Amino acid sequence: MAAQKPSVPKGTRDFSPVEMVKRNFIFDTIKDVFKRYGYLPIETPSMENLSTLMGKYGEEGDKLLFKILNSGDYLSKVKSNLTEVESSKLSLEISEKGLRYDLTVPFARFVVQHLNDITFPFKRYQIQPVWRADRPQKGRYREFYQCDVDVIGSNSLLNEVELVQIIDQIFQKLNVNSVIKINNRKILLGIAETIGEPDKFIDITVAIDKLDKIGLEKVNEELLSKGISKTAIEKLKPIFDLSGSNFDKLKSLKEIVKDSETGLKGVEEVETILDYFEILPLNIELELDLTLARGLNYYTGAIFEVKAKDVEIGSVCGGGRYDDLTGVFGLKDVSGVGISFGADRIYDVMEQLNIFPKEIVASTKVMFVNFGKNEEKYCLPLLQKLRDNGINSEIFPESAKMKKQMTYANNKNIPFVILVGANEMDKGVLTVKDMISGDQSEMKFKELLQKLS
RNA sequence: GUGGUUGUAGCUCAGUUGGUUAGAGUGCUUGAUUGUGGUUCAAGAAGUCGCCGGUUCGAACCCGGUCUCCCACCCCA
Repeated sequence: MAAQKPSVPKGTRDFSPVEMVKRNFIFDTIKDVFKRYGYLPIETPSMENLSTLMGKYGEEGDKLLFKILNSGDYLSKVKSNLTEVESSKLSLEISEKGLRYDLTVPFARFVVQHLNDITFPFKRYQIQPVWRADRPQKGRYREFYQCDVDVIGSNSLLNEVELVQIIDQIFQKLNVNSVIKINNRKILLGIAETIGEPDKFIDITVAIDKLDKIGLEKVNEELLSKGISKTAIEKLKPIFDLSGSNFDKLKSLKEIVKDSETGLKGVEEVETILDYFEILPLNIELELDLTLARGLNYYTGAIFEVKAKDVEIGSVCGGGRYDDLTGVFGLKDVSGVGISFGADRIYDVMEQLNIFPKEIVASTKVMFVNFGKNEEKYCLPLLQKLRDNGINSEIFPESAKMKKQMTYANNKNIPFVILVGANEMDKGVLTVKDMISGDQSEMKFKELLQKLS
């Protein structure tokens, strides 16, 4: 049999031990902060029924769902004429499951399905991979991890405030220089109403979302092509010109959307949230950005996005409030708010800036060199004691050449190597070599324990 | 989904207008050094030139297709 070239599917990756240590550093940091704020973990299956997923992410999102072919003779149940049917229709007949696209929709499903076991407000976190049939590029993968925190069953803006604090904490701990952008869908809706194009709300948000990327002129072109009137576009202009502090912007906004009840409500919400941070100082900048829109169309209130400074990559965290995500699953009037950290992008940012703490890569603290069977037996109980004292340690599994054993320790960044041969066994001491300085000295086991703890 | 780009040793990359046996650095193995790694020196192993087909006496090189990587758009973490 011809050897087949090993490979993984497009947009997926293997992770080496070094990469995993770094990834886990991110996951652990995020998880710790989530827990600190009283969130508990859940997990949901990798695959969901297509009926759960379809239609939740807009037309674009539906196309990006990975669908799973039904088992067995899946073609036998197809009712359509195979030579005529469109592939989009056929896919629904031969596939009834799909890989999850995000963690928010499965969470909404979870809440409704387990209503009896849940007390509201329900605070959960969830760190799992999601899949999107997107074409890969910088910072974009087909399989990637999201780290979600959501509260469901509480309208209080205190939840939004808490999420901002969580973002602040996490990026501070990871030492990633970033800026939190906040906006509110109600403000955007209010603006659409004010300029007399409430039906074009989605087109307007999508277009102005691109403002900082393609510029005012191109945005206006796009708006025009979507059928938005010239006078409406003209009215939009002062909104983009807003400047000054967050509170300055809010003041001007109030004037602009004064005839829209929804718009005013949105302004008030943002104001309330920002007010809290007068007494709760943040490490990271929090900026009201009216061009922030977010594509996912289930958001209804506050929306958030975090961008890393110093690195050209999409957002590293995003989220917002959704008033009726559980509605489609039969639970009305339950509002939730949540955010999602993109662990893979955070990794890319940290890797590019080279800001992973050096010490996380060195996992093993101590290695015993293996000189043979007798020495092994002498070392194993000592090794056990080190481990009982919480010191990561190992013994080289065979009595290979010293050079090989030392190279192994060196490549694994093990800071201490212990040599116990006939000499040491006679004297009842250990030769401890510091791999960084190159110094070595004899000491008793007790002294070693002290040195390491 | 649209457009562009890339693929040669484990890794990073050379490879002339198509012409004998495809190279370098690094890593790996071995030795100099039988109880000492990270420096040095010497030797060695390692490649279906992404894959399939075509043109040619002859293809890593030219042509077609396909896969992959990366980039932009779309969209998003």
